[in-house]
Order: sequence, then C-alpha cells, then structure tokens
Amino acid sequence: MKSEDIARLAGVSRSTVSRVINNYKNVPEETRKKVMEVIERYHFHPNNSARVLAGKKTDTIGLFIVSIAERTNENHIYRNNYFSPFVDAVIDRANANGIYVLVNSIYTVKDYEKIKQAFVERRIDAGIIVGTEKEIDVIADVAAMGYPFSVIDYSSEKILQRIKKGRVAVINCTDDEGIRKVIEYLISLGHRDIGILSGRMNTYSGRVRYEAYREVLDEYGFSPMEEWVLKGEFIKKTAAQEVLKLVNHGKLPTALVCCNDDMALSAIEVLQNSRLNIPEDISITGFDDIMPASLVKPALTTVRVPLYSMAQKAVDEVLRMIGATSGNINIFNLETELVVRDSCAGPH
Amino acid sequence: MKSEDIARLAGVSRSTVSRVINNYKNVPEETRKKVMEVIERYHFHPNNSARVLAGKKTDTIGLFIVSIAERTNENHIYRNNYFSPFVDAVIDRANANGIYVLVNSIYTVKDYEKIKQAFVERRIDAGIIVGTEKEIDVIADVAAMGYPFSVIDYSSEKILQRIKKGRVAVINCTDDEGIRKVIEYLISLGHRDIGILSGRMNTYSGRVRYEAYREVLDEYGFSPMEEWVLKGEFIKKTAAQEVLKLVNHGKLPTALVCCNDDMALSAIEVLQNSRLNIPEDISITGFDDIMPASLVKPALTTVRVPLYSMAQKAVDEVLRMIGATSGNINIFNLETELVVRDSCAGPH
DNA sequence: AATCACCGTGAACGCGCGTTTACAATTCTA
DNA sequence: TAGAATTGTAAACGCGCGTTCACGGTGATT
Repeated sequence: MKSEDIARLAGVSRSTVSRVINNYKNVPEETRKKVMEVIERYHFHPNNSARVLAGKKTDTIGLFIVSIAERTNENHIYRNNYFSPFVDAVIDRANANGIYVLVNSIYTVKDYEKIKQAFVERRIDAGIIVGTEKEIDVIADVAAMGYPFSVIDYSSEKILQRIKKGRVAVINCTDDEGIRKVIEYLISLGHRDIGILSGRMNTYSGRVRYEAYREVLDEYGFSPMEEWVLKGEFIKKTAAQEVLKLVNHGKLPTALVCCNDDMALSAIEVLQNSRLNIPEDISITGFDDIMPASLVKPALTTVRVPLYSMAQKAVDEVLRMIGATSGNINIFNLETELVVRDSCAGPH
Repeated sequence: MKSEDIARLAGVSRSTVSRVINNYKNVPEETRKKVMEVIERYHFHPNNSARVLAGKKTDTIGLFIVSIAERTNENHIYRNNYFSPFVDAVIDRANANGIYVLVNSIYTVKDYEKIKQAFVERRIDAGIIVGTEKEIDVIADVAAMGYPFSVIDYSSEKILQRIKKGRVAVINCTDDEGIRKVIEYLISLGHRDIGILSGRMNTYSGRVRYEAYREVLDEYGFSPMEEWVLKGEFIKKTAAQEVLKLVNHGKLPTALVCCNDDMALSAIEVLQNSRLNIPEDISITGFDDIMPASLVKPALTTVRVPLYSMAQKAVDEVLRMIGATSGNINIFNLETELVVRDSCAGPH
C-alpha cells in the first residue's frame, strides 16, 4: 500500500495525496475529506524512509549514554543503572510527542563516532547526550554541522569554549548548591569534622561536587584532615575500600559527605560492619536520591537530583530546537533539593 | 558526501562503489582497495533511508514496553522501573551486534497500533515486545505479516493458540519453579502456615506464580486460610493496604510469599511498623531480585529472575530469525534461582 | 466579450542507493 | 587467429514520497 494506490482509490493524483498528508492549505475541504477517508480505511502510513529521503524529518531523536562502565556478559549483574530512569523519562516524553527514540550505549572511544553517524547516516532530527566530556570533539563536530542536541552533565564552560555557535542545550542540576545545602545542614547539627567520599574527577558532577565541598568548608573556616578526603570514584567497591582504610587507620570525622548514593550505601554497610552506629557514631549523606536510598536502614539523607525533569527538559529543548532554524547555546541548571531522612544526627 | 562523490574521487562508477560496500565478489582487489581508501578517508556512510528504500535491512529492531502504569508528569517519581535493566540489556546486546534499537513505551490501548506501525512504516527488522497479553491481536497481525519478534512474559499456550506460523520466540523464566523452590525452602524451615501476596492476574507471571503457590501447597497437603491470600496487584501501595488489613484483623501466617520484591519490601515496612520482627515473627520472601532486595534490613530472601539473560536471549533469537527466511515458534523458559538471605527463619 | 488574477491539480524531477542489463575489455579455447 | 567464455564497468531504472512548475479552469474586472 503506497500513496499511489491511495491516489487511485481516491480518484486524485499522488501529489494531492501528498498535499493532504502534509497539510497543505490549497486543497479544498471536499477533496481532503475524500482522500482522508481512503487513508483511514486502508490504514495507510507513508513509508518513512521515502519521506526522509525526500527531505522530511525522521521524527526520531537519538539518545546516547556514554558510559565508562565495562560491558559485561555476566548473567545477572547490577549494572550502574543510575541513568535508567533518565532513559525511561526521555522515551516517555518523546513518545508523548510522537517522536521515536533511538537509544545507544557507548562504551569505547572508538564508538564515539556513532553519535555523529546517527545524525549523518540515520538522519535523526536531534540528539540527547549523557556524556563524560571525553567525546567533546565529536559533539563539537555535530554542532558545527548544525544539528541540534542537548548534553547532560557537561561543563557549560567547556562547551562554550569549544562550541561557538549551534543549537545546543546544556542541562545540569545545581550540584554545587546541593553540596552546600547538605554541608550547611550538617553544620547546623553541630558538625565541624566533615569528610568527603568523592566521585570521578573526570566527570563534571564529580568535579563540581568536590569543589563545592572544599569551597563551602573554606567559607565556614573548617579545614578537613587530609585523610578525610576519600576518593571513591562513584563506585561502590572503591568507596568500600576507602572507607575501610579510614576506619582501620584514621581518626574518623563526625560526618561523611558522599558524592553519590551508591557510595553512601556502601559506606554505611562498611561502617555498620565495623560496629559503628549511624547516625550516632557518624553521620552519612548521599547524593542523587536513587530508589534504595529511602529503603535502607537508616534511611539515607541525601540530595535529590531532578533526573526526571532534566530528561523532560532535554527532550523539550531538543524539540524546540528542531523547529528553530538557527539558535544558540542555552544553559539550564535545575534545582537540587535536600532530602532529610535518618542518617544524620548531631556529633557525639 | 554521497556514493556518487566517492565514485568520482576513486575514479570509478557509482555502481562499483555500491558493489564494494555490499561485498560483491566480482570486483578486482585493486579496485576494491582504491574505493575503500576513499571511503575511509572521507568517513563515508551510505544514507540509511536510501538503502532501506532500495530494499535493504534497517539494522534496527524495535523494543516495546507495554505498560499498565500511568504516564505521569510528576517531577520526581519512582516509576515501576522493573524493566529498566531489561531495556539496558537489550540495547547493549543489540549495539554490540551493530544493531540500533528503537524504544517505545506504550501506555494505552490506542497505541498498540504503534507496534505494527514500527514494522510497516519504519521498516524495523524485528521487534521485542514486553507485554501484558492484551495486545495479542496486534502481535498476531505482525506475525501474520511475516515479521519476526520475541515476546516476553506471554503465555506460550496463548501464543500457540493464536499464532499458527511465523518467526516468533516466546521468552519467559520458570516462574512456577521459582515459587516451588521458595515454598519448599519455607517448608524445610518448618512452615506450614504460608500466605501469599499475589500479583496482577491479567499478567502471565502474575497468574503462573499464584497458581504455582496453590499447586505446591496442595501437593504438600497444606491449605492456607482464605485471609492469607492477599491481592497485591504487584503494586507497593496495594500490597501495603492488604498487609495492613491482615495485621489488623486476621491471624497471621508464619510466612508470606510475595509475588514480587516491590510488594515484599512494602510488606516488610508495614510489618515492622506494626512492631513485628522479621524473620522472627514472620518470614517474608520476594520474587525478581531487584537491586534494593539485598540492601534492606533484613536482606530479602527472594527468587532471582534472569532478566539480563532473557534480554540477551530475546536479542539473539531476533537476530537469528532476521537471517532466517522462514521459521516457527520457539519457546524458552530460563531458569530462576532461589537466593537465600535474611528474611526467613523457622516459625516461632 | 476579452483580459486578468487566482486557485486546484497533475506531470515531472529529485532525494541516495541497490540492482539489473548491456556493453567493453580481457582471457581462454579450437 | 577467429571466436567463445569470462570478467569488469557504466548506464539506466526503480524504491516511495515531497515539491516545483506549468497548465487548465473558474470567476471577477475592464
């Protein structure tokens, strides 16, 4: 069933069918109705590839999750699925607008090219890239070619420095404000000895959260001991090792700010195994507010990242930019929120 | 940059370029090499739409998550993301084979058509459908049109009854065996009064798990009290209501088998809030082994669903079927596994 | 009645590539 | 050496649809 068949059945030319489908104004109501009836009756949908080839949009956006994680073949492993809710939200939002989503997991440097390919070869209308800042060259290329996209967890400075013009939305949350809120909360409880379990310094949020920690403590005139600055790399395993080292060899801080929830949960486990009580012996805070955060005992006090809103914003901006012929670089920092639960108390 | 440009740059005709790209044998090694060099140098990739239009595969599969959940606009909500790891795994496996994945969330009956559309209009090579059995009509249509696909969480009987021929893979896990294992484990601990918190009866796994519960208890000659059969609908909220009702008005069983982990976690919370100790006062088991299961206190004894393997199988089968010109209906039931943790003990 | 402006429509071309066909160039057979 | 068999290549057509352009028809204006 192609448009030619519809034309014949409706007694018009193929051009007219095309005009009806694409909502041209210069087709009389009667003709339009007649054609529409045939289209409905035969459930006709124009072939997408042909439309695209003839210059139309694909109504498809690409979602690229650039991950540092290893691909694994293990049967059942808890992958770092931090971004899963983000993926879900993007798909929902796009589908609600009649847009398809082509999802790509990207693991290796070699595959960065796939981002560009998706634009050139598959003609996606726009992209949403959750990255590690390492694929910035490809991103810059894409922008230079005039394709619109949203990037998540990228330094806006780096983007602005690298990309001069194009249709780009940089979407982050106020990581620094989140850390500020959590530390000021701890200080309000009476804490002064505040440690940190930091994330990956080669990610944007990893750096921002760490730097905010130093800045806020500085501002209040507290300087943490060197051994309270733990490098957790955002990973449970590494975090556990660092915390264990601290427990065995160091003087404990009265509070430990963790740069994500995964590490906070890991820290809690290690500390509890070492016969320490939380929050009595040491207060723990997380970041992200992933699902298990509210389920563990004690429930984790953390900073909520508006991942769902960020996904919606990413889609909305991308759809807006598809419509615009030109544009510039817009930056959005969505608000983080302190979620107080049970993992913090005043220092002993 | 199109194939014509490559042809000119390589000093051959466009047909020769096409033959090189599509690995025809009747092109001399020297010519092939020359063309390949130009292709490499200019990072040429044939336009996908044009290829498809000319009759090639799209190298794209569709992933359809048909959900009963409501679409929501709330800022930050913990959606039922049970299938998120499945989505991740499908994308990984497909990408590893150079296949793109078009993901669709389907919420309303009206949108069931989108499954068929994706095949007809977007020319996806195959589909993977996680369904609710309600869209069986559309599925049957797709099979009748000769398109290959995998379905997850579908009764193979229903499929076989409805679909006579086509390239179809039905992929499930041994839900019944899982329930058997968990109940026999409880019995081995000394339990006889075993209740159930059931799931949705209009889903395949919901029915199978419930029926297995009745069957196994029957087999051992234990008949549960009517009030121990709780209808949880797979949902935390409903589960909490049911458990609360039981606590307030009924005689408690010594063990409660929950048909998914979400409900088990909810049950634990309600019971603990009612000053009951787990597992001392009542044993709880779950199903699925979602991430939080191992993190809560007490850690949840549950049945592990090999979601990751199921996703891989779904992709592998679909890729195999794309290659095959004809085929029939294959059924796979992947093994579930009992994971013993801390939420069960002998009855008091 | 003749001219003009306007509107609806169909023919024709192009999108980029796969594939068939026909033809030229080469090698092999008698 | 003439003819046949084989090989490499280019030209031409088709995939299904969007869009331009030119044509014919209508009603209004002079």
